[in-house]
Amino acid sequence: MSKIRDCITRALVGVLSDTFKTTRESIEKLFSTGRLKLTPTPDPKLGDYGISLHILLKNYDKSSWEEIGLKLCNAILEAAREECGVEKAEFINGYLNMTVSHDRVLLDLAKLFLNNEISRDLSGIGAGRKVIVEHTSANPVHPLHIGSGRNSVLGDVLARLLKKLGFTVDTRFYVNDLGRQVATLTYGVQIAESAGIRKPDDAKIDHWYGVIYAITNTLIELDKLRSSLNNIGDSVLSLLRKLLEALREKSKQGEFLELSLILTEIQEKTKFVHNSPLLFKKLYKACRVHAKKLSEDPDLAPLVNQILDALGKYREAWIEYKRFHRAEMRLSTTYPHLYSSLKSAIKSYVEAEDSIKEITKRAESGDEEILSTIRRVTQDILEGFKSTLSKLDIAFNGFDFESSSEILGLAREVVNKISRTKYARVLESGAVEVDLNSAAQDYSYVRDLFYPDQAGRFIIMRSDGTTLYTTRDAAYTLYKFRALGASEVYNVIAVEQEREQKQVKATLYVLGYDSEAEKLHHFMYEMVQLKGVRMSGRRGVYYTMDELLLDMEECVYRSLIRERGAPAGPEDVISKLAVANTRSLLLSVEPGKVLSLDPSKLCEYEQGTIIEYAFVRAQSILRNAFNLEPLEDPVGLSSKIREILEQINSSFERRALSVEEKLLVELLVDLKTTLLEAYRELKLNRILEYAVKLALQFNKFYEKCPVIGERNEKTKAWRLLLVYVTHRVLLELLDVLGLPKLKRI
RNA sequence: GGGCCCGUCGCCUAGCCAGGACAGGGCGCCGGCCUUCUAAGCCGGAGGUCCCGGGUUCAAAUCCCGGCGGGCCCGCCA
Repeated sequence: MSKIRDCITRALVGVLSDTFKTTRESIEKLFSTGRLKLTPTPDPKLGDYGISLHILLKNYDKSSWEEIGLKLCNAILEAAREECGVEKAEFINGYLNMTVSHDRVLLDLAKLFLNNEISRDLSGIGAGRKVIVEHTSANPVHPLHIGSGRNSVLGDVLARLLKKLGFTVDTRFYVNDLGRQVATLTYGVQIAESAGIRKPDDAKIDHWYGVIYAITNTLIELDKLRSSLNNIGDSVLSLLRKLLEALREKSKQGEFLELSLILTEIQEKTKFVHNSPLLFKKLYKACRVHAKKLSEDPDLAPLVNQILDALGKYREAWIEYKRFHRAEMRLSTTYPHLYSSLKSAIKSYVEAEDSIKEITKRAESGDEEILSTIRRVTQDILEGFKSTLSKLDIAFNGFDFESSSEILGLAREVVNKISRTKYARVLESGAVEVDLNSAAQDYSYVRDLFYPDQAGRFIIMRSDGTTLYTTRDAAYTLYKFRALGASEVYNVIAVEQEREQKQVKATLYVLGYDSEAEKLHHFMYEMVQLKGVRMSGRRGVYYTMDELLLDMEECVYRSLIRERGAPAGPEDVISKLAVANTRSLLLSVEPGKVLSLDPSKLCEYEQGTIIEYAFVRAQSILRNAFNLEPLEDPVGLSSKIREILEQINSSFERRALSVEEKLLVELLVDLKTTLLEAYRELKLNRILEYAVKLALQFNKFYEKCPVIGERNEKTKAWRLLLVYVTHRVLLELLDVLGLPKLKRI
């Protein structure tokens, strides 16, 4: 690609400036601004590359276009035939189309792979610089679900890509063991354990803790919601009384007769056995119906608005309550013992939250007893994470704990340092707030970071002296640069945390760590949406990666039976294809866009299989041709290819490639740009798309162009070369995408 | 209330930043092709107001403005 395209572009600059009698500089400018661009043609019949010249031609009369075109064709052939391999040029409707000799391109590519120049070239970009990729970092309170899975796969592929580009990559998992979520789980675990509840032997550990967390949280939330429904209800009733009085006083009952009747009825009914949500619904309707007329009265209007406002809140809380209630039903039925012991221990949300706060506080102050419980639970869950991720071939260089003395020490340092700046102030409660708005006035970096939004303020230390996630995150970032020696850091974190990540950067910048702030990259990705399911870790509603992998295996198994009649083939093929499809699924959409998945159509995600299948096919051709195992004997393979190259070189014969062969060569050449673009724009889905495209094109080639059975020895040699390069490119892609390298299916 | 992102065949998605030739793929659907490198494949077909309306331009899915619809963020949560 780029080599040929660059070459032709360079030639075009000269040709165009001569023909249109302008300076080279002005043509170059048109190219650099993208006004002129050499692109692949939409149809191979038109040639390989084309360029729209309308921008230059619009000053000329249409009748002279043909003449100009002819001149251009001759000129470009002369300028680029030898140099760039342009063998044909045509002028059509203002487009200059060129056909390139692909045989030379293919020869070049084969040589590059044989001498490993491709890898050397790619690895020059990182040149050994150390980068940290932090990913997954899921709260250790429930198993990894499909959302965390997207994070894991994106992070893993980014790490693999960076490695391929020559960076020294350190992958880290940040363990949020000091947050409220872990404290809540710990609280639940303490209750369950003191009640003698044990994990069922066959339950996977992270899933078990996920249940404890969900039940604990659900019980607390339900009590909290009950109390807030009560409070809102009370205030609604007192507002209702006031409204009735007001109506009576103003003797406007006549005017609002119907409303008064309904209001009175509602008020009376509250004295009997009644259904609050239903009554309030009625009240809401009545107020809405008369809202317009009521709003005309300056005394009644504010009252009605308050009622409507309160009822809106009531409704919201009620919906939330129903959600948690449904979760409670499900959880209590499935885990009756665990549920009842937690239920009897969690008497009020106030008490529970106090206990949870206490756990956080003790943990942060280094209380060994509570820390050992937290560490035990966290470690267990992390083991669960590791076993899930290892199935997907994802591993970490290290785990960093929030509760570690290094990070807590740095967190204190951050608080102390920022407190000495003029951007921090101590609130009445004792909490410390950072005012980034005023920092934005002094630093354009901070202003630009949040632009066009306000930078805002945030709390960096609670009134009880404990730190917040953002504080510890800033500390962790310093840890990454200082202790881990990173020169660049990528945080693979969901978009929801965009603001928090900016706050971290701004904080570091204000503290004088400007280069660290600039070298901290937030690799944002959007959520995974399951069709028809509202996922919530807090309610224990999620599609876990463990389940997804199992479902995917079933899909693969079924299609094996469908296509072959029997699940033949090597043993681990099913699980490996499931892994390939799962990774592809999570990678298939641009990271910044929502990935919506219909679980009932899971089996339709087969991009992984498509790639694997092409890879296996390429191998089988090479295996049959050279009588060796391509993956096990790369040296033997190279020497065979070298023989073919010598054979081709000695005959000096040019070869016209078929359409299938040409299109395949075109794609093969794109490896480097694809990887670079994916890296530059952090659009990792491009790599997958490229791999799928390549696999599909290889299938077409495979169908049309026999290799082993080809009688003509020269044709066979060229095709073997093409298969070899395809095999090598696919190998690189599987590496970066983290897909298994299957030998046979 | 303020800010950000997204809207492309029945479904999913690429292209948009750097505007160009009939808007690419995949899934699903319909019709063909297995004695030849394993057909999880290949060939052909149907299917589109590129959310809507203006503007800029020789040229708009792409750029600008205004709507509509969906998601996310604005916690002493993480």
